[in-house]
Amino acid sequence: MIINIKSYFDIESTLFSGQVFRWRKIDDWYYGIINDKVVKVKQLDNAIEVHCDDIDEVLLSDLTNKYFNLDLNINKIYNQLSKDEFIKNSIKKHKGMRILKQDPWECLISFICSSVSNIKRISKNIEDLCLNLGDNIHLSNYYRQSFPKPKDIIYAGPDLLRELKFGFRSEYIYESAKMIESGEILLDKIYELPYDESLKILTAFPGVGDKVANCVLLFGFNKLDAFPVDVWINRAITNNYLGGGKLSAILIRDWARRYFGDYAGYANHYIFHNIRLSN
DNA sequence: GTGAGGCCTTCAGC
DNA sequence: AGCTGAAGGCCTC
Repeated sequence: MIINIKSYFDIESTLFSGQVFRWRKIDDWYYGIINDKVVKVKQLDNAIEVHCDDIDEVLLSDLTNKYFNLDLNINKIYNQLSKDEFIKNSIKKHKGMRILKQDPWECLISFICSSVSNIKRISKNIEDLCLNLGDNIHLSNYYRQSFPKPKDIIYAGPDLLRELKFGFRSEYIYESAKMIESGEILLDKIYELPYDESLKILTAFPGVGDKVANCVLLFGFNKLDAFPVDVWINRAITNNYLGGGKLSAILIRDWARRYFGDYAGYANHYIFHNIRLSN
């Protein structure tokens, strides 16, 4: 089915900018999993074409609209963020790149994996996890696996994660799964909570510090004022805005959230994607 | 309160 | 070929 899009949308940068790790491109089609269903998506002019075996067009349209946040008027965000030449240039190069609304649980595990890692390795880790513990799902003859549930990871145990080369992140993932399965932390509650309280809850998970928590808030909970500060963002913000000195990540985060405002997370991701491509 | 060191694994660079 | 250091942080002392 065809879904029309009113404002800018660029599927390539949206799916391959390091916010999500399971999409694969084959010819003009992007294959991925949304809500445990295999879908394929193709970019058209002012529209996308989407296929999925399992659900009717109304559901597929809802699913896709929500995941890609297609109802969002991204021009409004660009206008609010265009405060200086640096950010304007960052946006210009990848206009249409959108922040997804991913499943928070998958997002949490993905970004626990991201610590001292890189996109290639994160993608392999996550895919191996799904191959071993997920359910088989498919779109005609294209087969993938769903993302495992917390109980699947608990059943497998940290040793399997070590075998799958998650390294020191293995215990973090296992313990986090237990905290969710036991009900000690309810992820869904975070949707309703303000930034500071959300952050406090997420950083209670082992392996989740300020940077990872901000990624989960931004990419999983669509809290668009979240601002993850990794080494690259740290360098970019200090050099371009704060005189190039050595500053703590928290200070940079707080400064950027004030400066960029409600859509600081969008600014963050455009800046990050630009740095990554230029290195 | 702030800072260094260690942690799994991979991969590029010598 | 085999070594060394760095890679989207976090935790501990």
